[in-house]
Amino acid sequence: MGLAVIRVVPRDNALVPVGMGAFLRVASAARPPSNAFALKPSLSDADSKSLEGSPMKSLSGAQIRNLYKQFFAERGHLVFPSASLVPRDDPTLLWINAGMAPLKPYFDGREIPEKPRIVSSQKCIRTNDIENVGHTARHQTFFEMLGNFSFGDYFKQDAIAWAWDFLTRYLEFSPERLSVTVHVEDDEAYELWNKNVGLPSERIFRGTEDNFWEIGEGPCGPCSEIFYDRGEEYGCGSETCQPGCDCDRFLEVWNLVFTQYNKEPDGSYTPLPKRNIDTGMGLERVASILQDVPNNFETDLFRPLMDETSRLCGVPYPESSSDASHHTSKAADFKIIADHIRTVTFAIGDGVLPGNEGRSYIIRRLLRRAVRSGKRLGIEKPFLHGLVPIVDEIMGEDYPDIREKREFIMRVVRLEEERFHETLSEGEALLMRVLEGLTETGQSLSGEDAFRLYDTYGFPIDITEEIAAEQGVTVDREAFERELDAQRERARNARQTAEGMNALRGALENLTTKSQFVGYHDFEAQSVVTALVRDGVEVQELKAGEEGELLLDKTPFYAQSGGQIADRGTLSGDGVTVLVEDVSKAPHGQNLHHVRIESGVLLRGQHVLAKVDKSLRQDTTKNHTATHLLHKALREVLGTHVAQAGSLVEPERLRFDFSHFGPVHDDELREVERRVNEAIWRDDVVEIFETDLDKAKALGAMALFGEKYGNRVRVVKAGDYSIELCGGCHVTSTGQIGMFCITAETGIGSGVRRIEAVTGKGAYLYVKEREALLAEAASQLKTNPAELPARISRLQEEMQKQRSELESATARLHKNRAGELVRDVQDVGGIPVLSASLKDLSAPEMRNLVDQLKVLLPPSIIVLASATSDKVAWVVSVAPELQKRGLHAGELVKRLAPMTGGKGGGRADMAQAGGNDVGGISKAVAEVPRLVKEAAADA
RNA sequence: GGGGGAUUAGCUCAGCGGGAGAGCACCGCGCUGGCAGCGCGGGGGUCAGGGGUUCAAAUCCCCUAUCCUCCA
Repeated sequence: MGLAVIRVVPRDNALVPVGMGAFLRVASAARPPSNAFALKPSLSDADSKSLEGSPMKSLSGAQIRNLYKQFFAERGHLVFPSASLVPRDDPTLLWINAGMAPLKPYFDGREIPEKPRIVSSQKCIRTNDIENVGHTARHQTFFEMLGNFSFGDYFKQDAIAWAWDFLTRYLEFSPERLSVTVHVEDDEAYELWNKNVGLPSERIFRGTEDNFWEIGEGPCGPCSEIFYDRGEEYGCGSETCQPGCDCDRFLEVWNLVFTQYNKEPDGSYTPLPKRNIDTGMGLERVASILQDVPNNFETDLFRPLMDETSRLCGVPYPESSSDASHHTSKAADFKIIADHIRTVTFAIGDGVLPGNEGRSYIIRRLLRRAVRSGKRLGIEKPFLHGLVPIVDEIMGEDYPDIREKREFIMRVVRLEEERFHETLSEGEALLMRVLEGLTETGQSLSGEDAFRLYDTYGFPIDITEEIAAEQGVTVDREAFERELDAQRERARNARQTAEGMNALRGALENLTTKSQFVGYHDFEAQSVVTALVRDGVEVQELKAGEEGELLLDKTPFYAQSGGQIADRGTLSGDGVTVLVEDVSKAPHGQNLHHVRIESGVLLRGQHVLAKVDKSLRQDTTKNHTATHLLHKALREVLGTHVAQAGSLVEPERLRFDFSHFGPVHDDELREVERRVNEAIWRDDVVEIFETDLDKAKALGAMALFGEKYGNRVRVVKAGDYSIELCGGCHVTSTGQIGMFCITAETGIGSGVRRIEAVTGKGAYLYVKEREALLAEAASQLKTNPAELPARISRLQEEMQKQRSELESATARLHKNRAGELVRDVQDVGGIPVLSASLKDLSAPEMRNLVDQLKVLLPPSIIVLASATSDKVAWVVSVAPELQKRGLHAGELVKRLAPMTGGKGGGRADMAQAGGNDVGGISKAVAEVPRLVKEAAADA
């Protein structure tokens, strides 16, 4: 235990701020007092700890998480709940991979945050270094990032002071063990660490690329990393070992990014008018230090998972040692399982189901890797689903999504585990078949074959090698890797890279005048034009024919949001008419009207009558309320795993995307449709009110993942049936929707289904159209719609009967005809040859006839030609006995077909051909004996 | 987002340009003391759907749907 020995200086507890008391009461009230860890950094506590020889207090992961949030909440930060792992409105990201990722709109100026200071504990997924997981102390695919953020508010000084304060006095890190890096040119940060904090200069290192944070164009800046020295025994022993070294000695616990520049397209850096702070601290790392364990996996955030795995496989977790081989032993499999099940649990909790593309595929792959680790530990049956409740016990308190969906997540994991076991046994059978051929010749398994097994059948390469080795066969691993690389290259080339953020600037960002939305109740308003923008520049007027954007002091126009599309309508005023074509949200939240001036000139400050197209709006509200009813009905019928994955509400129709495995069956679809219509028939009152988020959640309101809500939320409640948070426009009672019809159900990606539906007038038109179709079909069959199914079955029966009658009739006919044809057999040099020209027989019919003839004739050659109005068909048969004499049906037909303008071919015993020159048949048929004679002579 | 594959009888699958097949299951007849009993006969198919190429498509090409699988 090097830590205890090196410990130098006791903490000065007198420095603990006075405000701590109030904060601590909050913190401890949030957690049961029976908790083993004391939050309070009191003197006595510290002393008792120090007597035990630990320099710090030991805190659970949950305690660190909450302590961090509370610390910054006390310093004016808004506590931001962890966003969904699935990025919202950000196609450049596969997963939320950093604490700042969900806040990108605030960083680039698209949106203005409610408060300029934010603190969060953000769940993140990173799979770039997936191969390292389990083999190092700290690589993980799922982790929690603690971060504090400033948007144009505090900057370096506070960020650095608070970071130091939190680490040394709240987490009680020994200051002697901390060192930092700053950017070579960032003297400001250096001074702050050196002078304000008092960090000696030998523990401030200056770096270059590692200390500058940028992604392509956009906001960027220098950063300062804080390292914790775990002691020499964790080090690589190298003389140059210092913060930033790859080994485990100096652990980077916190990165403070000072966003102060904007990288321009030409590569230059210009200072940002609003500077930001973006910090990130890895929760698991900090926990490993505080809990004095050698790697992240032995903290309380993972350990119960590994203990349960150990119980299941009956293998003890190899207790850690400083021996580097620890990471390559069985311990790695325990760690892989613990890591991957956390990722999978949280991802499924956020609506990502295992599948074959995108995020879904990553989840599938992680799950399979975990299954294989389990196999290496001797677990042969599905077990991962049993770890889900443990993930919930560890983190469900702070991440309610996984607690609520626990049963569902277990079900999904279990199904996927079972499916993989199936894949494995199928692949094994396939591999054995391939190997059979190889063991005899002593060849090795080609890389192509190994890759095919891997790529097409999902059979892991290491298992292929293992089984092949058992059969004494080696695998061409090099060729396999080449194939894999080629595949990677293909995928990479297909990917269009669009990363980074773009700092949005211009007139829109400076539009701060308020605008009131009155459209929930009014379709019209007397308004004043408060701002005009053309081509991103504020202007005083817009003339006829021009397009631009404008703000109104109050507006009845709804801006596109929450799936509901924007209103359209007009503005009219003194000599001016304006078309409102679209409405969006400006950075400061006002409704921004995209307009075209129809006639006249629109001036800033002008009074206008703003008028929404009422008919379109009313159709839209019907579809919107119906969308809520549909959401609820889907959850009732299919299960609560159904989560909205997208929504479009237009006047004409609605579209609703949601997570669900597999197609929705017809009967389920009918049930969903019926339940929505029942809600319409009940004519429930739709209540809309504002309340605070907690109250709304207590009422059971559905909120969307990744959606940001302020403290005041708007609740839309349709009777006792549906209750959702929503800012959209709705009918006042469900009866107004009139009718609800589902028009389509399709899949739009793995685990995501789409339902399209119509209501009101749209539903009426839809039903009428269907009705007309039915009437048309009925009239064609000379019946009425009610009798249609019976009529169709009768027709089918009749057809079946006629078909078999026809068959037996033609069979009789063939028999007769065969009897007649037999008489035409000629003897060609001792070979019986029958060649005949027929009429209106199809190829299958002629084959049938040939079969009849073969029964009646001795081994012979049969050549039949048939003429239809414009085509010729040939069938040639050669008895097996005659094939030995060099006669070949395929060759024969190749000679004959050209004489009727066609071609053909086939096997030695049976061949077919076609043609289009009906006139040539008789001559060709007459040629048969000569051709046979020739062929027989050649042989 | 980009690849590789699958879809054929109730089930498991073969066939991969030229007569739609096997095993199991099912029905009938006969044999048979047990193990998945045996033999003979039979019914059952829009070869996923749609378009194309070809004299000819289950088979080759394109599109759609569903599923499996790999890569980012």
